[in-house]
Amino acid sequence: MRDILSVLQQIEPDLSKSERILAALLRDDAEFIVNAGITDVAERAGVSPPTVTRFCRRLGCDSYTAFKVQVAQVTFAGTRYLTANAASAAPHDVADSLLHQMQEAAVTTRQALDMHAVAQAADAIATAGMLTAFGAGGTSSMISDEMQNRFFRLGLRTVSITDHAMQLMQAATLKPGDVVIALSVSGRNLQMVRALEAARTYGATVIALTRPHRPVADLADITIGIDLPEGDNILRPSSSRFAFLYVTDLLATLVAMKRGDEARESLRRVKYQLSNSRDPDDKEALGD
Amino acid sequence: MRDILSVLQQIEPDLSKSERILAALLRDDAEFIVNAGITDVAERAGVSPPTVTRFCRRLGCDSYTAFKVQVAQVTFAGTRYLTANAASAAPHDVADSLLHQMQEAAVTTRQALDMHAVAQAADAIATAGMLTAFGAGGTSSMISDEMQNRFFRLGLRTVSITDHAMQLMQAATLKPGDVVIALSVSGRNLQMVRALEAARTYGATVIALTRPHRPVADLADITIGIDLPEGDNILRPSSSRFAFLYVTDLLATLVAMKRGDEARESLRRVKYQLSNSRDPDDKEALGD
DNA sequence: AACCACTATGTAAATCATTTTCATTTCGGA
DNA sequence: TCCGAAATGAAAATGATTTACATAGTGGTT
Repeated sequence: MRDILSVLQQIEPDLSKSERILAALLRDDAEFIVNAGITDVAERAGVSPPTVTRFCRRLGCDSYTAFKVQVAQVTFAGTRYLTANAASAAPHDVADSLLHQMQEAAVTTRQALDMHAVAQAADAIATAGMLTAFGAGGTSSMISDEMQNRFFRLGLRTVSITDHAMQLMQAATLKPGDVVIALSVSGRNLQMVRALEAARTYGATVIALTRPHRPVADLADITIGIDLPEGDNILRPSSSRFAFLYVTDLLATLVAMKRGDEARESLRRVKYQLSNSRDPDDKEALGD
Repeated sequence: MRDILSVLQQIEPDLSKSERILAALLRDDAEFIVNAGITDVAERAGVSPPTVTRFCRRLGCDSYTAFKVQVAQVTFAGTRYLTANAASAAPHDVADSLLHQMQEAAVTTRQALDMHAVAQAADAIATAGMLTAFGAGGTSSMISDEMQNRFFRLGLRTVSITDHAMQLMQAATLKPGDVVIALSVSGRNLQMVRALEAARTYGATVIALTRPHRPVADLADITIGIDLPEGDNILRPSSSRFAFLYVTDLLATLVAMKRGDEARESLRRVKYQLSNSRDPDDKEALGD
């Protein structure tokens, strides 16, 4: 994902004095640039219009207009952009930075998504006899549970298993037509690989949401590759959770659409039982 | 969040013939518009430049350039925008639409975020004697568990409780200096309210992530309001999960920064023990 | 310290895109 | 079929951006 502020960061050392002023302006008030002409920008920075044009060229844009468009894209919805590991500790900046990281994770995932594999996976899930989600470790087990939460609502027999021994045992009980969703951020969960091998032995279909070309991916019938660079700030939670959750929602939605009225009826029942329970406050819980 | 394609949708009925052609072009190939001049757009649509200018004005933009900037913002990173409940069932469109919904949820949450409350909450959590997360129902219990997952890594004594009876019992054991994080999408979980009352009785600080001006919010010492409109397509998972997850990450990051070296040491230990276990494949699990 | 060469920057002219003005066309209704 | 209002386009005018060129600045060399 090419974005102009990353470019800026890369070439910043090579910049001249006037260009640095412009760089500072871009960082401090991209909003202003988006709404201003080249003359206004030049004036505010105390440089001449041609200098602004040259600055745009340096950043890889053909014209000032092209530059403005690029800036507009990173200031999406008025959010200030910050590099992923900005040193600033101000809560505002952290909030903006995390937001950006999350959006980048989502967009990157969307762009790299193999829609053919997704469609295949949705088909397999929609017609599964039994649906089993395998996950282990922070992200993977959370997503595994979330898979169960999404698919049981649609009337699918679903279970989430986040324990390696239980995964192996469960795998031994599967039959052709059953589907296993394997979740692994790293793709190198060898104990899970063993369980998946067992599942395949008994004829189950394995769908993997994981990093491509890793043991888990290699073993799957259908692989939906999710490959995000890990941030290098250890204090921040990884944004891969958002990517996995996004794909989960996508699969859930596609399966729900495929199952149509059956899914609707099932969702209605879940809602009905909830509102009939002694928990009048939980009425809105179905939407979640 | 004002966005040009929502505006387009609203005024579409009032549009003239030429303007409709432009509207179609905008929807089909916003990317093109972003990279083209008014002449190119006019030519491609088979209309004259003044018609394009007038079209931009209709959409509330002062000039063609302003229009282009708006378009650039919705085509952020080349993603095709689709209305939240696009009727199309094509997997591609569903994927784009869900992505957009997710981004909108995140941006809306960010914009409405009371950073003062967030900072207060981070302070309270960072210095808590015991940290207890309460959640119940699909989203809330998932986020509750995720809170535990995020904060225990930082060396905080943390537990997630998603059972109403257990919440009440746990509340009875709390002491001043302890912190409860209450998670409720609807804000009307009355059983949770009872547990929170008990927690406050014993001197614990209550932080609520919930809809403002609802029972859960009213009872909290610190309320971080999260208020998203529910989508009207029942087949889609709610995007509020992304909003809650985002705030979770924000709190986790701020607390980690506040605790600094102590958090780093704790994270290092978690990693060390993981890589020392017989699971060589789990080395990357810490990042998650 | 003075000079040279190179780069950076600004001025002014030229170009180009966009907008305005105004004339023409189109369309609905009498 | 004609009228009037709205829509559209042609051409001129405007205004912004870019180019060309001149000047100023900077760093290195003698």
